Amino acid sequence: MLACKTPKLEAPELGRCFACLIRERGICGALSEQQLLKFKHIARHRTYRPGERILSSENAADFLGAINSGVVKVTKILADGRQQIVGLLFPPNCVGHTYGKTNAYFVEAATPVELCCFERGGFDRLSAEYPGLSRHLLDQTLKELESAQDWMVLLGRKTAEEKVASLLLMLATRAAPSHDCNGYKAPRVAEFELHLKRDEIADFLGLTYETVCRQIAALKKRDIVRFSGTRRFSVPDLEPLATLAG
Amino acid sequence: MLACKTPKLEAPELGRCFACLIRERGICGALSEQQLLKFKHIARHRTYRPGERILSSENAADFLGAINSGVVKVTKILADGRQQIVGLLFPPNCVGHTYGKTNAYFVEAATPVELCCFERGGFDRLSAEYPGLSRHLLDQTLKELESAQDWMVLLGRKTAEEKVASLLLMLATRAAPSHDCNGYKAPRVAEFELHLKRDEIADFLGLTYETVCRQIAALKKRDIVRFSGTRRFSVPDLEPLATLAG
DNA sequence: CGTTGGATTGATATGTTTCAAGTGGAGTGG
DNA sequence: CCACTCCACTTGAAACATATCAATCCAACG
Repeated sequence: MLACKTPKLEAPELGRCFACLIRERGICGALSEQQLLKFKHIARHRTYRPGERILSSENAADFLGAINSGVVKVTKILADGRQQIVGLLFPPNCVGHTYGKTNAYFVEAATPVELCCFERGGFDRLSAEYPGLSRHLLDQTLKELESAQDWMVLLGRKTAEEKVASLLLMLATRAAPSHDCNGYKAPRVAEFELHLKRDEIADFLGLTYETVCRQIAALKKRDIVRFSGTRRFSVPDLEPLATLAG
Repeated sequence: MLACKTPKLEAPELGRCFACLIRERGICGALSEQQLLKFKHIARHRTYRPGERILSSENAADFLGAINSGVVKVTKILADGRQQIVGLLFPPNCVGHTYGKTNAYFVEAATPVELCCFERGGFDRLSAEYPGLSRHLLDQTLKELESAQDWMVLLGRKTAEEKVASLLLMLATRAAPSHDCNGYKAPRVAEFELHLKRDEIADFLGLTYETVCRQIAALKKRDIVRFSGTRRFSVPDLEPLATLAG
């Protein structure tokens, strides 16, 4: 992975930033080297194990964290325990925008996760100086909003089969570009990681885990997806999957 | 309405902005009078009738519009015609962030709508000078994202009864503060406007319009809401409604 | 007074959930 | 190396909520 980082002349003080996997694509991409240096001073690296809580409504965020690696899931919960995953975040996106209090929520690591965290006060102070940064954050948030809206269509209007197909399609198509680096294209029929357990998938799709099981089983039987084990799958041909996704 | 605008000393050139209903709360709230003047030069007032298309995926937005009055709905559509309302926008929010092309969408007036529109290029050029503006837009977008996520919980996990109750509750609670002005409190048992037709409500809640009808009828029978006509309602007591909303 | 578009109500069909039982693999300890 | 346990996953049958299909109803309007 590190091997494909573009070597560039950078201030040696940048240290870890120099090797950062999301240096170009993340929020830091909006910064010059001098600016980056200032941010580095308030940055702190954190790691989380799968399932570990990153923040929640009881435990408000005092930091903004850029995801270096791993997958983060955001879950909202109703009073009686029903829950809905309202977002999956991948590198180079950010966690830590504070949410309101309409519903309780929590943010946790779905896989091993590395964050680059900025203490909120310091970040806001610095970002006021660099307009490009909040512009960048705005773009990122708009993209999140758009995915949220697409997911609303899925939740409100798609059938169970379409929901499952959509999820697999989403993972298959979005996993691809994240695995290539500087133009390297992953082979067509790659294996993709299903980062979630069956009940998490259910919470993402607004179904029960039994229904998820049955739908996955049906897709396997029709050879539209192939599973090795329970969490890795490949897609022989994207087209029929895309058709089913609606 | 105009009567409750706080009179303030402002540059006379501001003209329409002087009387703008969302001057304080909208994006212009982030601007000084001098800055506002520059924006006024590229601003254009537009009005739309109920049902009129404001923009869509075929007809990409070349402007950003702050909603002065009225309600705007954003709808996404699947290839086979199923549709889902993914957002209702009220003053002083903005329309015109371009969306991607995952799903076709359109944005239209749900009621008579007034927009204050900024041609995109000019707006971006000016906003680069005023960092407060994209910060403001970011905050607004984060709020939209949060409502979208709350709606995902509703779509994915709530029952038909809870969905309808949630919508009525949302309109009742969010309509209240928008009707008072400078601290004036609306009377406790006010009438609220249901800006949408039954089938639009259905598209908003991920139901069929028959189901919406039945659920509304059930709420009426239990005297949890009272309808006058088909589009106006009052809530004798918010508590039972809130309980049903889940 | 007929027409029209939205809203309502009823009967039936169906997809998904619920409840319940069973499988299979990974890890553990004898 | 083999039971044993645990946890995630799978599968089946029955129950249920919502969708679908089909009549009306009703108010607005020309």
